[in-house]
Order: sequence, then C-alpha cells, then structure tokens
Amino acid sequence: MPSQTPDREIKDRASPFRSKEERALDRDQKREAVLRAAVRMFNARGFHATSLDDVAASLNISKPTIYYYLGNKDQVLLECVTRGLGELAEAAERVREAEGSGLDRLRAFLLLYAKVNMDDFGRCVVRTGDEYLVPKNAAQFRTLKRRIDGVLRTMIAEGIRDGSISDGDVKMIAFTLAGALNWPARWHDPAGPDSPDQIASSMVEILTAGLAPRAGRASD
Amino acid sequence: MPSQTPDREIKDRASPFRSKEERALDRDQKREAVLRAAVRMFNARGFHATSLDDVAASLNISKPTIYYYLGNKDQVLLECVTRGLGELAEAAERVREAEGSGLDRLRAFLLLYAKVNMDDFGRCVVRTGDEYLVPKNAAQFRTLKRRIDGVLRTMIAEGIRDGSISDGDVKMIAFTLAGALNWPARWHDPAGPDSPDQIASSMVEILTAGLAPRAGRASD
DNA sequence: TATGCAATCTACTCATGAGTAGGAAAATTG
DNA sequence: CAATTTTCCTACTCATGAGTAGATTGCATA
Repeated sequence: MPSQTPDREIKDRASPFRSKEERALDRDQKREAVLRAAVRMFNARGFHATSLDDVAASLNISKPTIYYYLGNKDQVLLECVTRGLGELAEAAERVREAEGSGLDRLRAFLLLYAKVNMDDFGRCVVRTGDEYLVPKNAAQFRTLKRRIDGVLRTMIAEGIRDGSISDGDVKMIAFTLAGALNWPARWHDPAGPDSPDQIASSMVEILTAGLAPRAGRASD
Repeated sequence: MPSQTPDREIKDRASPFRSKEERALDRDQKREAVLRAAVRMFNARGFHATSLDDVAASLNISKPTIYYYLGNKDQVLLECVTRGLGELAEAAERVREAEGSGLDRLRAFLLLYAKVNMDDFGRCVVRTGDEYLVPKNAAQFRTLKRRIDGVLRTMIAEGIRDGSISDGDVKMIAFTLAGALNWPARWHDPAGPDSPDQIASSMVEILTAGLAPRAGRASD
C-alpha cells in the first residue's frame, strides 16, 4: 500500500517531479542567471551598447524570457546596481560591529568596499551614471549611493575625533578614497594576475600611509 | 583717385567682406564650437544617449553640418578624448622642465592632472571606455592613455629613487593616484562651490600625507 | 559673367533594438 | 481528463538615430 503521507526525509534527487519549493528555487536560479549574464555584458560593453537580444542569446533563450524574469531594461539595470549597493551596505553593517580605532574600522571598510567594486554588481555600480536610468530609478540609485557615502564620511569623522586619522576636510577625504577604490572597476581584469584581495590591501595601504615617507620607517 | 594698393594697416572691422585668413579663422571657430557642444553633451548624458541631432539642435544647425566639420560620431568622440589626452601630455611636458624632488614634481603633475580631469575634454577621457570606440580608434585611445600612465609611473619611480616617495608597488601607486584624481570627472559640478583648483590641491594633499597622522604634526 | 568652391539645408534610407501580442507546450491542480 | 498556470517562443511594431543624397545659396576667382 503506497504511503499517502510521503516521508519528507526521503528525497529522490533524480525524480522528475519537483516540489513547489524546488520549483521556486529553480525559478530563482534562472532569474539569477539572467541577471548575472546581463550585468556581465553591461560591464563588458556598456549599458547602451548591450542589447537584451544579446543577453538572451548568451543564455540560449529569447528576449521575452528576460522580460518574463526581470522586466524591462531599466529594471534590469536598477536591480544590478541595487545589488551592488546592497553588498556595500552589507559591508558597512559588518564593520559597524567591528572594534578598533576609527582608522582600523575605516580600513576594514575600505578593504571590503574595494573588493565589492571588483565583483560583477559592484563594478556595475561604479560604471553606471545616473543618466543611464529613468528619473524615478535614478533618484533611488542616488539615495542608496548617498547612504554609502554617508557611512564612509561618518567613519572618517569618527577616526578624526579619536585621533587615529589626521584632521582634514571629511567630504574631500571621502571622495578621494572612494575615487581611488572605485577605479579598479574600470581596469581590473578578473582573469589577470592580481587578485582583488591583493589589489584592495595594496591600495588601502597606500592611502593610509600617503606618498611621502614617514619618519618612523627610514627607508635606508 | 582710389588707391590700387590698399593699406594693410587699415582694417575695417565692420566690413562684411572677410579675407581668406579671416574666413579660415571663422571656420576653425565653428569647428571648435561644434566639438565643444558635442563633448559637453557626451559628458552630461553619456555618449550613446547623445544623438548628433541633439548636438546640432543645441547650436541651431542641422546634423549634416556636424558631419561637414567633424566627420562621423566615432571621429567626434575620438577627437574629444584625443584633446583631453593632449592636455594631459602637455601637463607632463610642462612638469618635465620643472625642478625639485621627485615628490615635488609628481605633486605638480598631479595638480595639473586633476584639473584637466575637471574640464570638458578631460572629463570625456575619464568617462569614455574603450568599448565606446570602434576597434581602430580604441587602439589609438589606449596607446595615448598608456603614454600618460607611463609618465606617471616614471615620476613615481624617480621619487622612490631619490627617497622623496616611500617605496612601494609603482603600478599600484599609479592606479591609486589616477583613480582618486579621475573621480571628480564623475561628480564635480562646475557650477558648484568648490573650484577645480581647490579640489585638486585638497586631494593631492590627502594623497601625499595619507590618512594616518604623521609624527611631525601633532594634532593636539 | 561663368565657374567653382564653401557651407548648409531638407528629406530621405536603413539598421538596430526596445518592447509587445499572442500562442504553444509542459506541468499542476481540481 | 479538463482547466489553469507556468514558462517560453515566434513574429511582429514602432521609435530612434546614424549616416547620405542631392539641392541650394552665395561668395570668390578666372
């Protein structure tokens, strides 16, 4: 007599019949794959130079399937940059709980910031100007970016207050740091010899120490 | 009796009849105006989002006139970035003759570099990716950029050699500096309160000194 | 005065690419 | 099995924008 209440522990992986949850997962994975393919192409060719037909072709699907999963091109871009900014927000959250001097915490944040800027969605954030989005979406984009900038400025201000960062114009320091660490989004080649980790720590070190030699570390 | 050999000294400014040179000048000015209008629009809206019809309309001319003066859209963009890179090369040239330590010279160059990145053509260089140009033009663009990067690296290496710059990975230092100073091309508003001069010197100061406080300058 | 060149325009062509209509095949559910 | 939902496709429409053809106007020079 076949069981009417099938044991949830026994999962026949090879079964062609998927449960509701499994199918939802499946759907999510497809959605994810489409988004990933889109952001990669946007990064490689630029948003305007990328057609959704191209994105679709790279996945062996048709354009309407992209609309089915993600909506129109503007929504696709918005989701890409929102993801990237989400990763940055998460980095900020993780550092919020960290301890150490203001400079220590800032450095920790900058390392994460730099690394996000070298992954698919982070790169997209850097490469996308507000001009690319329709006004409504652009406003949201700016809001999220402003929030990250706010976190950065707060950290700098805290470091100045506790003396671990030398005094200066907080806004200008923030722009300088962000600019330096955004730039790899433009030149870094994931297939190249330098890992994002190396690049990030190298740059943060340079920014912390400055160009001029420090008294404490005589070079010869 | 009217003079058969008119006095070259007497120039009737209000004359509707222009000499050959005057008309050539006229032409150059028009060409210049078209190029300037184009680069401004590229910077404001992005290259792909700018139509040559829009550029033409902003000057009260028609699209074929742009083709008459500048050629196709790709050539327009190439000329814009070539101008910007030319300004950078000129900056490098000016610094080559300067004296002082490696750091002094580097700082002088960085100041000029930053300022170029806030003018029309410099901004265009920063905002334009190779992907925007047809392969042939992209190759030329890359060559010119590499040349500037070479100058920057040479200066850093000289500073390290003479001890005015602390030792480190030259390539990474160059990218860090360039990134920080390129970024204003994205956010600087010429109509805003901060002048390019102020921004440039502020950023160069931050990059030179680094975030961490220096022993010599106790803050309190 | 005729001929040519310089500077522009109007009015196209043509390709590309966003977005949609409508349907079909599979899976799911009643 | 019938009805419904999910997933995906073919085959459009339609706007935009690059680039061109060919005419026009007017000054310039032989």
